Amino acid sequence: MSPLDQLTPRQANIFEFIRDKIQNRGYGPTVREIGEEFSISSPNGVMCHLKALEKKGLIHRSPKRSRAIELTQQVLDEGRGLPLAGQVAAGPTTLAFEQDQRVDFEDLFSNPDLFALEVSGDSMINAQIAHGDYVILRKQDSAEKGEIVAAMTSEDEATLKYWFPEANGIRLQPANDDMDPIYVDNATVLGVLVGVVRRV
Amino acid sequence: MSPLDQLTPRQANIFEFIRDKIQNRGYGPTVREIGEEFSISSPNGVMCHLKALEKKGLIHRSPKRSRAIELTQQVLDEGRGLPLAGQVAAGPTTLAFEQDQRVDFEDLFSNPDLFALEVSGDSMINAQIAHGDYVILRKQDSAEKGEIVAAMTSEDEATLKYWFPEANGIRLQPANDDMDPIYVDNATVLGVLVGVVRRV
DNA sequence: ATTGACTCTATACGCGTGTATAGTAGAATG
DNA sequence: CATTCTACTATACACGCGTATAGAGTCAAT
Repeated sequence: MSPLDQLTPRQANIFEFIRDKIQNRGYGPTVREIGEEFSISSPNGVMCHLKALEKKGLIHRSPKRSRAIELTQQVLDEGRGLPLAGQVAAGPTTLAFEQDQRVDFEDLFSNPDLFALEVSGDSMINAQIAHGDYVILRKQDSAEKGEIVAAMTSEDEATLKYWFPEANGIRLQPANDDMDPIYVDNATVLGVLVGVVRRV
Repeated sequence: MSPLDQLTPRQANIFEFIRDKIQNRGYGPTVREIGEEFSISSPNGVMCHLKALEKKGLIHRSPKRSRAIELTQQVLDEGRGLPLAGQVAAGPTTLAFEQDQRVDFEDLFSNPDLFALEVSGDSMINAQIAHGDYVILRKQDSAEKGEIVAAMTSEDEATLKYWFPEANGIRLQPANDDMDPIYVDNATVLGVLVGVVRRV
């Protein structure tokens, strides 16, 4: 259940005002600013609402400090991600619609040792990585056999391939039946694939 | 050039303190809080720094208001997205590394009429959409011929296919040579594909 | 019928807080 | 050598702002 549901309409309006100020202006309102917005002439009228919002777990306040309204984690998490409507068939035809669940891709983008590369060409097409896609990689200098990596060959060229260390060097294996593997004496791993993003 | 570069070390420390309070605590510090953190006993000592930060375009202040420090858009945009290291070959082998550019996927996720579906099966495999991928769709009830859509058939089943309206109904075309198109009298579009996200 | 909740007015206290003024000292710049 | 930044101390003013107390009216639930 959304924590907004337990609010009265008045409280919901006031809460949205506070959220707007914090998120869009950058700092919260004072007790009297809220009062002015909603034509509440007494600071105590507002105090009651703030106490209600805090009791219901939407905000947290630090006593005696001006503008010290924090949105609780519960609220902060609310709008994150995308509504996950369910699964869709890519088998013959199946499955239904759910509701209220969310997927959050923040972890794909928030980690500081991740980076992105734009894919050029279609040597990884059988791994469902197409020209123009962005691949998200974790920075690291080694990889397990068979992982998809961005690797730098000795000629200062970067490439995205399956990583296969072999006796006499490295085999960089494309995922494309029309292409042959590349054998190099030496190559350094730039990063390991953790995600793919495509904008169509 | 990052706006941080023009700061003195002292200013950079103070700026990071302010940014931390705003982003992690939820509300900014007062002049005296900053002074206490950095052992500056006079409010005016802090005022100088704030004026410098404002002059250099990192913060904006509203006069006479407590804790009214806003981070400028310039600063807010800084950490967004992922560092874009360049392109990688998926042709034979090519291309190099750049630096300092960023890709931001926020627009793929921030629009309120977007939703996600988890893909089940591999009927869209030739469109590089695999089992387990998440597809991002824009909510709409019609589509152009040939677009990839999530569609609901009359049997309350959802499916992801190419959308081909024909004389006698709708052809839902998979992207898989082993599968045949589905012909239905009627189907409603749930949304049109705008992106694909894969976590590996 | 009464107890809460919700919502509000009115007023006052007093510390919190931004701001202003005056002055000092070192480092960098020209 | 004069000047401009940076980086402060010290002190004071005055309003901003959270908080407290004393009410009151409405409405749903017990």
